[in-house]
Amino acid sequence: MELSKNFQHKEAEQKWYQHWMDKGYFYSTPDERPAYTIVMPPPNVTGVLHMGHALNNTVQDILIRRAKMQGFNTCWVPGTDHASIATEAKVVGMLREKGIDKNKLSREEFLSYAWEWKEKYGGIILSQLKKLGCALDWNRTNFTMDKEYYAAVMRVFVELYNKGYIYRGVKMINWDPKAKTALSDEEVIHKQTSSKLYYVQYKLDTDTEEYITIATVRPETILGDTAICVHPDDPRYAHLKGKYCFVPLQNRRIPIIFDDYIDMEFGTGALKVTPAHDINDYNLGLKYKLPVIDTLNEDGTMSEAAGMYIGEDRFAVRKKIIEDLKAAGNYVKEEDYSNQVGFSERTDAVIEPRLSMQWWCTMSELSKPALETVMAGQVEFFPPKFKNLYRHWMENIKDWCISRQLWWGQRIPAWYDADGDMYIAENEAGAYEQYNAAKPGGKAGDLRQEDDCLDTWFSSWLWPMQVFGWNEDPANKELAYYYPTNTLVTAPEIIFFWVARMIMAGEHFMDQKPFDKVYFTGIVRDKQGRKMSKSLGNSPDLLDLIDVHGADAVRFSVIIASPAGNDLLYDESMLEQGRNFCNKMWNAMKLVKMWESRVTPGDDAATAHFAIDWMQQRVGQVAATVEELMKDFRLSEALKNIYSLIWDDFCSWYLEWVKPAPEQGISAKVYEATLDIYESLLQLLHPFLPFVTEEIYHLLRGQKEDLMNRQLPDFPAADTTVLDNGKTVKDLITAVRDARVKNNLKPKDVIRLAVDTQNKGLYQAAQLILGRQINAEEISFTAEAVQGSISLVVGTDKLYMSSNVAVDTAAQKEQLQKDLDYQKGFLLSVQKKLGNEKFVANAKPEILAAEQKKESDALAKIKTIEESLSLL
RNA sequence: GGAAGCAUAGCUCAGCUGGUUCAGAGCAUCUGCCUUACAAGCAGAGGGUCCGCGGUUCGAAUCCGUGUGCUUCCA
Repeated sequence: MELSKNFQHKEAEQKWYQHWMDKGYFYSTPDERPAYTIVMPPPNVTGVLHMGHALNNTVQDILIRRAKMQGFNTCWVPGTDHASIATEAKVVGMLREKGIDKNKLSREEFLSYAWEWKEKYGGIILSQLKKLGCALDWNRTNFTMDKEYYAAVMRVFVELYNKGYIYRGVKMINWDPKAKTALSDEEVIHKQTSSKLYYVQYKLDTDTEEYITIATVRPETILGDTAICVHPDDPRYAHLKGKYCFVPLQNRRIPIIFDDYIDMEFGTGALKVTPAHDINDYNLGLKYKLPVIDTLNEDGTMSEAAGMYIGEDRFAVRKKIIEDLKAAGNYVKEEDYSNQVGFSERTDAVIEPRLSMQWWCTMSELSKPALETVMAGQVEFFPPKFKNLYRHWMENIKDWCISRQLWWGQRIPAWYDADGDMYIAENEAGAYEQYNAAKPGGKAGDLRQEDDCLDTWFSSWLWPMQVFGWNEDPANKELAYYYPTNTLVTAPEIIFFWVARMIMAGEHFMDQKPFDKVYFTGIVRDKQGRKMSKSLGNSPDLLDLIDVHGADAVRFSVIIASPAGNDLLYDESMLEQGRNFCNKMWNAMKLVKMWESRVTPGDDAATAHFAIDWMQQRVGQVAATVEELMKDFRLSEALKNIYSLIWDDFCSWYLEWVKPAPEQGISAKVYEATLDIYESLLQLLHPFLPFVTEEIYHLLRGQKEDLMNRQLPDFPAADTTVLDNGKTVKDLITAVRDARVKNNLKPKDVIRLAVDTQNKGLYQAAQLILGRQINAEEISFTAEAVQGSISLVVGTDKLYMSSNVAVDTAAQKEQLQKDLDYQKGFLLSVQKKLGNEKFVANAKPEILAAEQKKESDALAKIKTIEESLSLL
């Protein structure tokens, strides 16, 4: 078969993913093996694959594939989240394009459009994950609005309500006037904004023409003012105790109140109090029993209660009212002012603090066991620094606003009768049961269901339990087998939204944590350090990247750049490195395949054993390192180790060492050993780069079994002698090559090497290797200097290199002198250390021994170099 | 205003519990090679007061304090 010049990723990706699917490798059912389970953080059903997903899911895939090779029954559950606000916004947008106004639709009509949209476009991201190679159990795909899932959310709501955790209450909430819904604090992004600070004077209710001046950035809220507040210790306003003033333009009479909440330094030291539109003012209002005038409609226009500018947008009114205040003589001045303004994460609209009736969930009880679980280390965080963050949040937790003024989502299961009495039940029938019991004689149609939906996180916090059918049967076999899941891989930005709440739900409803470990990946940033996000549009198109460079290259690039828990600046050069790596392995495979027809029976190449022994040891050594690194989720380092094992040790050294001379045969023993080694390398790498490894694995020796399923062997403990010998030979080769370059010897110029060494055995064992790697026609032993040669010192061995090219003694002398100076300096520092009594007394024995060895090595080396020098 | 993190080669970053596997990787740079697997490659090389200052220690890139600069989170 003709092998292509390079690895052809497209065909391989297509072929192997389909093959793995056909073989059912991704599917899991409980059996006698231990389970290794991951539930995927469900992406937004409207989502498309971006860098963050690529990183997150590659990490999970690596964990899953590796666990599978270690004998676990692996189960990775995919799914999507209904993402109420984002999805509803998408559907509204789609309807608008069709010329349909959402407000003219009934709830049912709207929902049928939404479902239609979801079936058509939703979950594109899941198919994109297949392109990445993700070993997901597609039979278990979940959606947070599935029928069973919906029922689970209802049950949880009712249960928490009955326990008294859920209540209704008017509170100041973050209002998104564009989406017309409440947002949680976490969904509000505060940005530094340049605003204006307007100074406005209010006429006092006195006989004289006297004013009090306030400063505000939101002059349109003046219409909702119900007091002016000053500091009790402020001498400027002491005379105003018990006085009143008039709201400009409206001449509404409001009191002047005194509270030490006021910052005397800010503005004029006098604060206008608008309880309906500012949280602090709201609290003042409660304290002084001020009336509340809500001047805003839900779409951000002025309300009837404002009395003026009714129906006009708040920002238009801000400009207008300033003009009117000027005309009325209340305007004093304005200044530039920089402040934090909240924006909606979803719609980017300016958030208005607004009083509103919402549904709340009390967190104080739920959070206790969830905090304890993490603090006690039953749920482990990687990196551990997030533990502090978690504790801080959990100890200061506020109630959770769980209602959203949307249609897309789980509708709150509360029904009201004509008297306004409320019935909470998992479904309508249950509500009627309660209603009929309370008020006999009622009839169908009497009850009206709550319009609001539940926050999406109120469904996704059940994810790890509900994907295994918790609600249908909490004692079911699958839940028992897969739960608690092993590892959650997610982004630190949703530690509160999601991670904390899942732990709460797990502890509360199952009395069991949802996962053992949480690995927080870094945030993917662009070259300028900005977070990659859809709204910035600075994430490259993943499907394009995969198409052009290959899924393996993409996986390589995100992992290699992503040390445990640190952010990564994404750089496309990483992509090239990954692609080149695939080609390197492809070419190594081609080289080995070329030997196939030249295999001769038996085992004649004794020197090749030097290479084989060394390489086998290296594989075992790296396998052990990788195992350690994986335990701490140090994936980038694990990959780096494997990368350099394959590229440097295997391709650059090992293959050159066992490579038969042109036209020569290779013994069956060496050939088979090489294939075995290559296969174990592919296996180590497979979880990281599944496609290229599976492809090469099959081509190498026509394997029928699949690499994905191959079990990792136990590697024997490393033999340090073998490893040291290999390193010495590598050092020798490098030193001679360096000397060749420095002496202007072309690669083709043949040399003769004479060696003065105590370690002849090593040279004999590696003789053929050495000879070929440094292009020496002869390697001999000598006890004295060889005249007219280039001498160099490696370790304590003296090498004399002769060739037909004239030798530059001056350059050589310089080189040796440089070495000598370095060694002498080094010796001095070591001796200083050893001469220090405190060091000798305090240092650990192995450190001391190491220093002593350094000393003797350095002494021997200096002697050798001096001898060589004296001969020049 | 409160809290956390970061500062190491020209660039992007590794360096876990203090001691030649401690100054390292990739990219970039320089030199020489189209050597029959790979020029998307091979063989070599250069390059860093480990942000400043102080402390702990026999010993600090590593631990502590402090200053500076940057980033993020919370209010």
